[in-house]
Amino acid sequence: MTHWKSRCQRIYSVVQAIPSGRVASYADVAALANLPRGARQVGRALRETPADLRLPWHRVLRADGRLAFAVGTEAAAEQTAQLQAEGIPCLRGRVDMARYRWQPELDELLWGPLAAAHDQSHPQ
DNA sequence: CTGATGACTATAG
DNA sequence: CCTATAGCCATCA
Repeated sequence: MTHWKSRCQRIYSVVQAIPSGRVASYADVAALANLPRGARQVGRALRETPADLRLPWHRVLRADGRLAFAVGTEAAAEQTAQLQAEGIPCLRGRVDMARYRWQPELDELLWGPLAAAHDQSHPQ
């Protein structure tokens, strides 16, 4: 089946999993939700997110780091504020993806269970 | 079925 | 930096 609703569930789960201080692109979220070419679907899902669900939608940006909303719009202002509130600089509607992009595997390596052993054998 | 529409993306110029 | 174009894919008139 894999209906729209279940896809939304997966999309929302992935977005919910983005750590504070990190961002992801629509394509990233789609890939992690098992929707390889579903970037547009991610956008649609976020657009239709129920209000009671408190989703960190502001951590989802375009692939090049620009906001999905035009600078000057209320949504862009809110998104910018939320990002900066968690330490992510957003200038001219843009975020440095190279620096703030969420990379689950890398995070696991650096901060996960393996990190301790890795740190011991590899200080600094 | 067809064409239009998006909180998208990659590539060119 | 920008715009233009062509893919993309679910949904809707």
